[in-house]
Amino acid sequence: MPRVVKHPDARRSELLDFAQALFFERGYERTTVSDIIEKAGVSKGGFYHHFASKEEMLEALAARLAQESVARFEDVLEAPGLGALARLNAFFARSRRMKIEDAPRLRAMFDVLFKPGNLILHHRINAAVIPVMVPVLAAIIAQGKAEGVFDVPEPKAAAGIVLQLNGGIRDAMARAIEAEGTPAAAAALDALESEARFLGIAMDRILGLPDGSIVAVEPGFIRAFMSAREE
Amino acid sequence: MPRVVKHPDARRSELLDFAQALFFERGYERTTVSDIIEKAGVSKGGFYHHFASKEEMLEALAARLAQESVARFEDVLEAPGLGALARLNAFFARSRRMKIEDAPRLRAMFDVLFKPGNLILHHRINAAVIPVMVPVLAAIIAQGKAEGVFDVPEPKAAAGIVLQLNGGIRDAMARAIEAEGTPAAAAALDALESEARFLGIAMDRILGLPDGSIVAVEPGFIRAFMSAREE
DNA sequence: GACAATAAACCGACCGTCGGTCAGTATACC
DNA sequence: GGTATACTGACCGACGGTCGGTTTATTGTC
Repeated sequence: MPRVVKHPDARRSELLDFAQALFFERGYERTTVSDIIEKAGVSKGGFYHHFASKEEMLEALAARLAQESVARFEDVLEAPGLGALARLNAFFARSRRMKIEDAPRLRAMFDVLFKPGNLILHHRINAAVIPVMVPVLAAIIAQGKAEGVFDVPEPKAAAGIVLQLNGGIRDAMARAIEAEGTPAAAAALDALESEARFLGIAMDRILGLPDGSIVAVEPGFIRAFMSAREE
Repeated sequence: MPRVVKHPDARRSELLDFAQALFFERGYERTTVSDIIEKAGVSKGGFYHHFASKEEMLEALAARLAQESVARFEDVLEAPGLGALARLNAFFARSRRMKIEDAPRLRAMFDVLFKPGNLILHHRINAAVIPVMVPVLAAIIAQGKAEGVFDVPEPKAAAGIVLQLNGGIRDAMARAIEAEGTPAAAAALDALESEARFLGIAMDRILGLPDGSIVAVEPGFIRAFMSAREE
C-alpha cells in the first residue's frame, strides 16, 4: 500500500472521524481496529502510532465530543442581560432545537447507542460530557441564587443533580427503544413521557421554583423524536 | 479430568458464585471464561451447556443480585402501621446499616466496580436492580400520596427519579475513588459530601416535603465508608 | 543548493489470548 | 437397553496489540 504522510493532528482527527462514524453505526465493541484503519487507509502500526490502544481512542473521541457539545451552548451562556431562569430555559430550548434539527440522524445514533452491549460508548461519552457541563450549569444556578430567584444551597451539587436527572430521561429512552416492536412498547413510551413531564417539575422543585417554571421537555417532543426515522 | 455430574440448578448457581467472586475481584472484562471454569472445575463445554455466552451469564448474575437486594428490604416494605415517610426513612436506614455492616468488603468491591473499564459490570447490575426496585419505591410514594404527606403527580416517575438520584452519589463516589491518591482527592471527597448532603434535600423537594424530612445519607457516613478498608 | 543525520510517521507480518464450537463420551433415569 | 442430558477438551477464528524495519519530513553543515 502506498505510504501517505500527513500532519499528526490531521491524521489523528481523521482517524477519530472514521472511528466516530463506525462507532455510531455499529457500536464500539463491534467495530474493530481493522475496520477503522481500512476506512482511513492506514496500517495497524500507523494507528498505534497515534493511539496507545483502542480504548484510549475512545477516550479521546469522548473528550472531543464533550468539547463540541459545550461549544454549542456558548452564546446562550454568555448572552448578557438574561435572567438565570430565562438563561436556563434558553439552554434547554437550544438543546431541543438541535435535537429536532437533525432528529433522524440522532435517532439512528441513539438506536445504536442505547442498545445493551453499547454501554461502554454511551457512558464513556456521558462521563466526558458531565465534568465539562457541570461548571457551566453551576454558573447559571449560582447566578439565579445571587438574583434571589433560585433557592438552593450548593449550586455545584445542584448542577450535578440536574444533569443526573437529564441523563435519566436518556435511560428511559433507552428502555423505550429497547421495547420497540414488542407488546410493551406503548407502555414504555407512556412511562417515558410521564417521566419527561415529571422531569421539569423535579428540576423546578430542586431549584426552589414554582412548578412549571422550567420547560425541559416540551409536550409532544418525545413522541416526535421517537418516531423520527432516516428516510 | 474426572467427570462430575451435578443437578443443573446447583451447577448453574455454583458457576454464578465463582463468576461473581471473580468479577468483583478483577472486573468483568478481565475475568476470562477459562478463569471461571478453572475455579469451578468444569470444562469449557460444560460452561456453555449452562450459559449461551459470557454476557448472558452476566445478565443472569445481575438478575440474581437484583433479586437478593430487593429481598433484603422485604420486611421494611411490608411492616404494617408505618407511615410513608417513616417507611421511606426506614428503607434508607436499612440500606445504610447494611453498607456499614460489611463496609470493608463493599469498599473492596466498589474499588473494582467503579474503576473505569468496569462500566459494563456496574451498569449491568444497575440496569437489573432499577426495574425491580422502582415498583417497590413507587408503592411507598403512592402510600404517601394517599396519606396526603407527599405532593407528587406520578409516583412511578418519582420513584424512577429518586433511584436515579441515588445512583448519582454512586457516580460521585466513583469519581472520588478514582481521585484517590491524587492531589484532587480531597476536593473530590468534599464534592461527594456536598452532593450527598444535597441529595436528601432534593428528594424532600421532589416529594413535596419540607427540607430535612428524608435522611438518605447521614453526616459522616460517606467519610466513614470511604475510609473503610479490608484489614 | 547538495547532502548527511536525526526524528517521526508509517508499514504489515506476526503473536497471544479469548470467546465460542462441536463431535463425541459418560451418567442418570425410565 | 435406550434415551435425554450433563459434560469433556481439542480446536477455531477473530481481535487487540507488537515490533523490526522502511519511508518521509526536517534540520543543521559546508
